[in-house]
Amino acid sequence: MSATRRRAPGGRDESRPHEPGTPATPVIPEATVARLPVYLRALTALADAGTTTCSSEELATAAGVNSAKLRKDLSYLGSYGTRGVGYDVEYLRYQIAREIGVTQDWPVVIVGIGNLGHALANFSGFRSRGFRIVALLDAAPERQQEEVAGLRVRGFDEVDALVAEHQVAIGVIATPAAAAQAVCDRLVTAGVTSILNFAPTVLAVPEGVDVRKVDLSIELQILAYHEQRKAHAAPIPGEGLDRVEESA
Amino acid sequence: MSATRRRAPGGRDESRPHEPGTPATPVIPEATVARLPVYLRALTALADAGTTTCSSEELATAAGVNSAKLRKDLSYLGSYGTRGVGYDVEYLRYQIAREIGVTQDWPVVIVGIGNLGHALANFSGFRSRGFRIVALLDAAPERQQEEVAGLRVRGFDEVDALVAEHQVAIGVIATPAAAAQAVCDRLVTAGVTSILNFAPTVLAVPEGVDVRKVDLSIELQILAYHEQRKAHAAPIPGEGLDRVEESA
DNA sequence: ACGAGTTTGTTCTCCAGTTCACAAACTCCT
DNA sequence: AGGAGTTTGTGAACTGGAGAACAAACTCGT
Repeated sequence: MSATRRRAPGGRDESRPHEPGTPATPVIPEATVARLPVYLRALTALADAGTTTCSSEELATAAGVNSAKLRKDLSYLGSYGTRGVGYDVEYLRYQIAREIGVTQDWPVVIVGIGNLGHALANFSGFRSRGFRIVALLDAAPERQQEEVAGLRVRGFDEVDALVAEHQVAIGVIATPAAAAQAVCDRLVTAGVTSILNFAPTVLAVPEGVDVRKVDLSIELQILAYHEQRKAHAAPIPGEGLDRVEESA
Repeated sequence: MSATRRRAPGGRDESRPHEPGTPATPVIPEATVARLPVYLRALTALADAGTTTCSSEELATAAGVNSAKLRKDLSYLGSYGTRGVGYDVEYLRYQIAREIGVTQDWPVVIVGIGNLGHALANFSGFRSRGFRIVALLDAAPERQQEEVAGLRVRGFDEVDALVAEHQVAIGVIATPAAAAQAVCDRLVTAGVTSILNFAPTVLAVPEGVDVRKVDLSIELQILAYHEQRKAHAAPIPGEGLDRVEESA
């Protein structure tokens, strides 16, 4: 299976192991996909710091993972490193970006311009990664007067026209839980096929639509569980301010 | 492929390596812990709707999981159901809440009162689940004049006093990435042992401190990857190398 | 009281993901 | 050129979790 294709030594973009019309589907594991953005960020940081080459060990440390896992993850994309040397930061950065799809422009709509919607609209991390917010939608008429992050808030009934006009594939739901499913249904009908859901509810979507949820209170509850655990297992009932780091 | 080698018959002892000195360690799998808050919310919704009893099938549907998985998850907590009947909604809700720890009061500090910090401070889902925001901290002096969600924003240098005073174990970081590690270090020094990180950076913490991260742009990037995939596998075998996303 | 029907709790099997370990491949030094 | 030193890429074992299947335990009707 391993197509031992040789690359010209030192050639950055000389021979592309990835043909432009690749018919094969590399089938990258889901867990790896979730880590690729982390690697991408670490590589960008390294590039900004002037680093041109890095080993899997360095990059793994920067990304907070184990180096073996990093290498295995990268191996799903192809052989972009050089044995005995490491990875070319810029080259690898581009390859990961291309694989994830952030070299393209992704128009995004945000629905629900409350506190969270405001924060999301103003979040700079979206635009810098290829996500362009093309519309902010809210059902409340009083919000539609506002201008947020340089965009006028529009009525939710404009969703079909806006999604069609900008070819929006990704929608962000930041509404109250009660409205989320209805909003989701409308988005899907309008043509959105990927949804990032901040509302604390489980969304039902048809086949072919991806949903990812970000749930703030769930994250805190998971922390609380472990915190409670620590408290129970704490041998020192006093004010243990000093913590011991010991190898298990 | 060839069948993976099964366990040597009789070779390994099947006795649990369970220490007899730790009687109260139910060792709940991490994946289960992450789902318990979802079950809790589903149960609360059922209770609000007046339901007093539910089957694993009903609850699983409400939580968006498979019923076998739900039952297995609940079995780690104990036998709180009745065969042939189902689960008492209120009783199970309490048991899960107790297991997670949300029956207690968890004081929380939020550091970084920008757009996101504002939204988090105003998020009602925290207080309703036992998380009490006791302080909002920000390094910028101009923000310290503000009052957000009924709390005056305080300077970050008050962190030690506030954490000690309210016995804060959980901290939320909503600062820019550049400040996150320094803030994290200060929080840990002050006594915080669980951190929810919204800053787009990898935090290094000593042993015994838990970190969970919520990364908005990573979530979008994961969606973009799958979206790109869908586009490539599009039913229309045209020449469109750019994103052609019409499912008319 | 007893059998039929229902639903939980648990066991078993399977799969994805992680980690280990090492050959292959590259650079550098002599 | 050749050997020593590095570092990648990957086969293989190992771990944890998911799902199917089923016995145990309960209710209800007769």
